[in-house]
Amino acid sequence: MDKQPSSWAEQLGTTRETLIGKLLKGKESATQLQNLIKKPSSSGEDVGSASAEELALQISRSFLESISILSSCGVNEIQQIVASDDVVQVSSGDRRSKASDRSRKRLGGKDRRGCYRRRNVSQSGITLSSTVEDGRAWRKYGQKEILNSKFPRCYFRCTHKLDQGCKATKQVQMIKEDPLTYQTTYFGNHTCQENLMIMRAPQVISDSDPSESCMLNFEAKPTTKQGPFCLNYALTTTSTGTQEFKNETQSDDVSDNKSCLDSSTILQDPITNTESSSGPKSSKIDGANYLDQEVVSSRVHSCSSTPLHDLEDMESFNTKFADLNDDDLYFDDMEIFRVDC
DNA sequence: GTGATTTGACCGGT
DNA sequence: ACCGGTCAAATCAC
Repeated sequence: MDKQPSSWAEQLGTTRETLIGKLLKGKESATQLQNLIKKPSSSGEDVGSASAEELALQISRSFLESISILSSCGVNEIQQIVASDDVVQVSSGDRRSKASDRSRKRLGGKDRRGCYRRRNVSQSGITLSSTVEDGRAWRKYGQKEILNSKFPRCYFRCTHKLDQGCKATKQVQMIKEDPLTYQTTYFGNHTCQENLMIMRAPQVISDSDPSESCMLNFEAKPTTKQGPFCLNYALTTTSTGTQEFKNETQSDDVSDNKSCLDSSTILQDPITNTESSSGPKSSKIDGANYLDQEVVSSRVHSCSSTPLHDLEDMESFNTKFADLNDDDLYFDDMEIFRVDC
């Protein structure tokens, strides 16, 4: 009657290793391709080296297989895989059993262990808007008066939390009545079909093949203007309103950024605040002064938000990918969008 | 009848 | 102990 059999934890570890292996293989192929691009003429020396097309295919395969592995796992399993340290905690006894026993008694036998986890605000996105609507399917599950806030905070989760295990949640709080201003804080990303479709539809980045169902398209098509590689980190445009971003380099105190309220033009981008050299060039629409974008925060968001046009970008991506260690492999708050080449 | 919202209670982190 | 996040029964809307 022990919690989880050790084989379960072992299996997760194996899956994780497989996943990392696939990604590393893709990274290796990318490096090879990079070298090939650097020295396109040195074709004679390639002992068993692949063509650019083959390498690109290998990279593509690596990503697809990784995605496949993640897709075949339940949401909880993915969490365990990407944060395997937790596996130890899960299987190493229950230090909260006293409190839980107490709660079970109160709740007539229902076990709510682990029902509550304090949010990591640094892994969230914050938007300011005149409306609570963002086009996604949300279900309200709570409302609460917040200390030192005039208005209550509303809690929303994805409508498809139950049927598809989508973990996206958001908190909406009115912070100004005139003009009506809501601050929406997003946690996690949608993994449900409906919201992924909605999110994909209005994105700035053009979508050359809507029938493609894969979120990440790493196809190499050297004939295009953008070059063979382009990896976009998502900045999906929805409606109007001001926008502010947060990332882990900023203060966790949301109120720190309230000065944005008085300006309709401030756009703060986590990418430009980090190592990115190119900035969100593609995020402006038709000269609009302000944007309301879905914020996607990621442990790897320092990658360029614009297409990887050249070798420097590719190199940057490569380096960052190489720098990832086990602790950096976070997918929960990461979103990979289509690549159009 | 079904799904969404409201709201008080509960829980864990600080 | 306090506070914010979540749960779930009751209620509402269609």
